[in-house]
Amino acid sequence: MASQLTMQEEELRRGQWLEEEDERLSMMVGVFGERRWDALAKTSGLKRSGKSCRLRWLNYLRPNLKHGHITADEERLIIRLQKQFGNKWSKIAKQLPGRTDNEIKNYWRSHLRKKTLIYKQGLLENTLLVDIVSVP
DNA sequence: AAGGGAACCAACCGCTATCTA
DNA sequence: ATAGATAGCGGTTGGTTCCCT
Repeated sequence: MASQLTMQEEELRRGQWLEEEDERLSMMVGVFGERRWDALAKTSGLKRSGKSCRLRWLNYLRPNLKHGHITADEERLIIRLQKQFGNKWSKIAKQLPGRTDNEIKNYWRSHLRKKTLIYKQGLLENTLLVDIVSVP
């Protein structure tokens, strides 16, 4: 909300993307492909860094992304893979079609990490962790 | 009812890896 | 071979929303 954005034309924008920025970015990716993000950003007229454009595309605009809630199956898979690989979010994301590394990382931090933390503090029974972690 | 902290999540940062000319 | 450009990764932050008491 706090937007009396009197930005100077040359400066890069930060923060949330506007719908019109998304549309322009999608159009530019159609022309450039998913690469050369700096060049794309510069010629697009968007006041965003190439890095920011890339992130926005990969995590939000890219086709075939699921945006809804993580399902129970997905949650179990995330827990299992995190246990197996550690915080290798990109590697984990490859096993979850339509999900991004960022989304999984966020999910882990906000929903799942506390479960193992609680376990480590000895406040959960072992059997409960087994239930959480090793569902087939 | 309100205000303060927790939770959530998109986006940013620093850094490394990989590519390309 | 190599330097600069580009892509990718994972930790972290900041703004908003959601509980609580």
